[in-house]
Amino acid sequence: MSCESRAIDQLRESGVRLTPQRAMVLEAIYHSDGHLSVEEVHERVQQLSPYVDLSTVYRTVMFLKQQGVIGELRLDGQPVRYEAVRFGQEHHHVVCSSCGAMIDVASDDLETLSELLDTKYGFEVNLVHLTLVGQCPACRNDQSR
Amino acid sequence: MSCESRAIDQLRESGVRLTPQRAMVLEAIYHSDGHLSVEEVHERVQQLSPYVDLSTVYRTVMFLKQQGVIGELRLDGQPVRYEAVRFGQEHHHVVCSSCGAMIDVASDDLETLSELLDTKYGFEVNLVHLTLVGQCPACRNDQSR
DNA sequence: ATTGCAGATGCGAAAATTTGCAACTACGAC
DNA sequence: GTCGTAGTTGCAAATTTTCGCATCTGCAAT
Repeated sequence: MSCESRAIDQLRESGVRLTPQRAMVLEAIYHSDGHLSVEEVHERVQQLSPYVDLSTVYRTVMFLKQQGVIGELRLDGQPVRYEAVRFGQEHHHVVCSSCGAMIDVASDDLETLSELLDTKYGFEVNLVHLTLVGQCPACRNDQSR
Repeated sequence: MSCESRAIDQLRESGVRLTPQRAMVLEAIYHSDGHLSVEEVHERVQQLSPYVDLSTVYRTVMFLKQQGVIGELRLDGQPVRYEAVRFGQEHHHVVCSSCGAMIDVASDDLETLSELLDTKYGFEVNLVHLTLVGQCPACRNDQSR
């Protein structure tokens, strides 16, 4: 069983079409450890099937993101990147605006916020794969010198 | 005194250059009530000064966003939009993924999260103008029918 | 007021992303 | 299995966004 099989099940249950292209994009992203740009996803998918178009990759990552099985990482001055949203390892990112260091934040840490938005505004918020910007401990020290 | 004067002060204090182009982009965004796309900002700026280039507007909104005086609103299927971050009215957005309804969430509501990220990870996070996706009360009801 | 220069701008060109559309296909109904 | 169709895809073209670079300018120092 491949590591993206759970995501595939999730798509099946949502009643959306599971095309070979979608499966390949999913595979490329789930079998990568880091964050892939669209271009990198395209390269990897083309190794599996050479005629998959770049525009299909664009449409597919958008689709998979909306389905919640991949996450988008959008940092100023860098290409947009995508990563797997693995079951049980859902997380967010915090990036240091000074040095670029990035840490993962467990989804549970945003549970309080989620509850607040529910009780106060009635919104059921999908807190999936946020990217927050801030300053890491080291850069905070540097700055205060 | 114009409504963006406080933002201008903030830029001065940061020691960054205050060019006419930056002031005009700031003015266009602060004098608009809603959210403007880059194209719309460009149109308004050109009415003040016809030779301001579109690429300058792109660079300027990126800059002003990083300075924290304007906020970016990025919704799937819509052009990126920018709005003023007015002192004392800092807020975030929650958008309903079903009907598109959007509400503002006061910055204070994220105070707890901010403290958690500080104590747990040591990050001083800049919680400015986030956009969260979820479901509004009405659509939650519709769905459960 | 003048000077020096790091950083900003305008312009053209390149790169990234989206879109229109005819052909194709996953998948539910039979 | 076959059929029908709504939803996808590949391709080409349009559009949006970024970038390189020569020139220009805000502003701190004098």
